[in-house]
Amino acid sequence: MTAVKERPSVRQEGADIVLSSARLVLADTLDCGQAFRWENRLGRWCGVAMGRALCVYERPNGDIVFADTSPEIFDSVWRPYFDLDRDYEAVIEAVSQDPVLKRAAGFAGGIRILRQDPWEALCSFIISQNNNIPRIKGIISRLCEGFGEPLGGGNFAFPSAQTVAALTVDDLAPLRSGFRAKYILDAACRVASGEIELDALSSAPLDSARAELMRIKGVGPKVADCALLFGCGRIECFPVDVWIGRAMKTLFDGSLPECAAPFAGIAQQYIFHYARMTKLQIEDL
DNA sequence: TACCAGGGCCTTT
DNA sequence: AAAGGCCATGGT
Repeated sequence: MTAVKERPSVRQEGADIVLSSARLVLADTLDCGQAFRWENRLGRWCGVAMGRALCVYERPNGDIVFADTSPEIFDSVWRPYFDLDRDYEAVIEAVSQDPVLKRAAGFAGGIRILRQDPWEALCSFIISQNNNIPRIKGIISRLCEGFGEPLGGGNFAFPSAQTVAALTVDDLAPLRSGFRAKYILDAACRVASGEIELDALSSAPLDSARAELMRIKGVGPKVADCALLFGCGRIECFPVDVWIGRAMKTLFDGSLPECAAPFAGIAQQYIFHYARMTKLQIEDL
């Protein structure tokens, strides 16, 4: 018996938008360390992105419900944010030429790379350095509640670079971000002044985009690659942290298979998720 | 080159 | 309950 692979479809149901047959697993996508403002509340994922609040959830049949939104907002905000126009079936087919990546995709194939706001991604991954996820979420939450525009319902937008650039290290003290506060301000000043144009980094040569970001104090190769991958749509970026480094060494003897090169960032998420799920086996090797 | 800087979460003791 | 490990980057 062969399953018929249906094409993704979108329809309106009352105030909701419903997505069927898409390769998207919300838990894996929203809680895998690429975004820090999504929270599972009674089975619904609620968060703020691109200046909008959203609750989204999966039905038992796999349909994904974007609650209380319009077709216009879905198309202009959530379709690009969830990277819904990219053919992940084709990505998985391509990376599956490598047997290990094929296995990883089997574990993690519901992950999509979120196309986040570039400033939010940059700022978030500066905060993420030398840090753990619960605390990253806390710092970002305090940043938004303290300085972001209220959106109603207790939700706050991520504060703009201009807003943050006007602050001081003392203003940021309540965030308890430690030594990262000065890095946040340096990034905000360079972005707000136009010295660094984040929008241009989605199409600039990769090396110069990375170099541009690394002019910011507190932005090294890892943070720069995260900002490019998650904020600028550069899916060829492959951020390497300690965990990915270890997994790469164990699984691939250090270098990513060539079939994954055009989608290295997506492959990275598959590998990370796979390594997480099979942690014990990897440590035993 | 090696180490420390904020800090809090996590695992181990 | 307490102690120690961990982390990405810049600075000494």
